[in-house]
Amino acid sequence: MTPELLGQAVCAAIADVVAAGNINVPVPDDVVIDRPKVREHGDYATPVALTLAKTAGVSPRTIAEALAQRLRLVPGVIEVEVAGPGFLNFRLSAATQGELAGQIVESGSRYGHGQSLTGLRINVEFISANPTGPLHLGHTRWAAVGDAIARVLTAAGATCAREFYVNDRGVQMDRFGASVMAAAHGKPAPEDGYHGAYIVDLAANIVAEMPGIRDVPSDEQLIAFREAAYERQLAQQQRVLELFGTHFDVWASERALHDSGAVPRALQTLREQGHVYDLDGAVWLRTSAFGDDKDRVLVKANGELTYFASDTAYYLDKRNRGFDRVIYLLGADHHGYVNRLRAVAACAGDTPADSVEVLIGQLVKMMKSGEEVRLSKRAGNIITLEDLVDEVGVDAARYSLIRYPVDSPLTLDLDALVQRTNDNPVYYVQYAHARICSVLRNAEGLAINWPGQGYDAALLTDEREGELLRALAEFPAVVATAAELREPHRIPRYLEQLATAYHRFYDGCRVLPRTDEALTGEHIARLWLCAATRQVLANGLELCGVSAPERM
RNA sequence: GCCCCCGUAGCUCAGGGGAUAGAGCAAAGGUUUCCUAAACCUUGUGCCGCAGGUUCGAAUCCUGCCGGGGGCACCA
Repeated sequence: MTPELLGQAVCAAIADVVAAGNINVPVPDDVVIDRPKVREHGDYATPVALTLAKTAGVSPRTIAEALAQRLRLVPGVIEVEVAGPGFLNFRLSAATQGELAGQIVESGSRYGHGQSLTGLRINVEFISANPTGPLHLGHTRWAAVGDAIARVLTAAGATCAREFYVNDRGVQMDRFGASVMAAAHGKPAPEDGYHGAYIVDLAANIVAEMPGIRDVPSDEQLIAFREAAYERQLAQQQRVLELFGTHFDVWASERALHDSGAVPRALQTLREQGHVYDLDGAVWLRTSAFGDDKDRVLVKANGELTYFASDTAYYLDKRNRGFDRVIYLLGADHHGYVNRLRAVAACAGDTPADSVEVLIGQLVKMMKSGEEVRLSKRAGNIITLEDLVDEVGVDAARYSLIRYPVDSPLTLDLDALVQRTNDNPVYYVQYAHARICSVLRNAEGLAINWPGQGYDAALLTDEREGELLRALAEFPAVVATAAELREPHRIPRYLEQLATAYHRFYDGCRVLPRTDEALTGEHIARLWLCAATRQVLANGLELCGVSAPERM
């Protein structure tokens, strides 16, 4: 029995009590089922009686007693206790808790996946860096977290697209081109240009591949350098992200948005909605009518389209492509955009609360040897995604970026991330997985065909087996909550608890028969438990985009 | 000035209204004749920033203040 099923049993009991006329309350669809911290409070507990007491006008303990009487009859429930002010504490039989291990092994990689977001089409946009340089640490946080969010949403049943918006149009691109061109001629970058060492490398690479480029007239040459540099820089970002395990379904180009006429079409749509007006020669969107501080300019007085105009067109483009909900993941330095993005949706006739979501991520710092790392090998004064991966590897980088809620600033301690100790959670979790794989390999070596033998869950009576089973049972709820709240950090946190439960089990419960021992049903049951745990660790790591090694 | 985020053990941080607030690190000690010791066990630590409020119940929700970080554009 899982906590979900127990919750249903509690609801059914409430319905019974109400039907019997003992109390009069609306019957809830689901109830809170806790795993008590204190062992004396049972395997599971619920405070429903306390919540119901007020509307029922009956004391919590009276309600709890009435419920307990019925719940004691539920198969698998061996004890129901009314405790404290009116908590219901449950104890379940080993057999009923243990069924789960078999179900997990059967479900395989699907275990933990649910239907809570089925039918929802979600667009997750993240990173969206200018193609004018390497991806830095802030981008890297989103590369890990954004991808994990998409994975978790998908696991909850949503249809989810990962999207990267390429700002390949505008002044920054020209400055970028000018900087590379200057470097190609051995000159320093312009004052407002780009400076890192990568600019010089890029210039050298372009000159090598396009020998005549420095001879064309300077205005054409500027464009040629800009385009060549753009192409290479974008390819570099794409390559690095693939290496990092973050795959984008769509690379949306700002230029393409303009070239396709989507921007003027968007302006037209917004005009039809009645929120566009002209003032001082510029064209404005009345975002202030929907919570923005001030109205925003779409077309400048000189006729140029603003970046904001592209943004609005891009939003409409996503909606036209059939997404119910668009999620933006932005750095804290962009939090001022939240209201205007919501206002854009409102101006377009949507309900922002339903169609737009903006997640704001705080900044990331790296520490090494007790000092903040500020200099990059590649990019001068910014730290890049590749710098981090060079230092700690993809798994440790992704895991540690996902492990913390995004709304708190994050400091990565590189010294800890390369350690192979408990101080480094990614190894702790991966080690649990590898350890199980080793046990399963040994079982095979001993020719123990556990999947072919009857699995008797009732044999899993050790306290540590119960704890492990209850940890396994939590996984689907953890995934659903992570998806609902867009909080993927819940996955690693959970995996660490699960790994602890496994290590304790392993420490106290011998899985394989010793050399002089005969194979028993207990060994078989424990192998099923190991296999189930391995599956959940693997499924959880998969949601993080972190590998589940079979050996370490 | 206005807006967003944070404030929990010596350090780094979890804790989406429930019982006695938790992990890791750091400190000290212990566990392996056979499944991976990258593990496990034991020992100590708290005005949950402050003050009010809502609630049967608040670290959690609301308001105000204090402290720290970030942001305000016909820039991109």
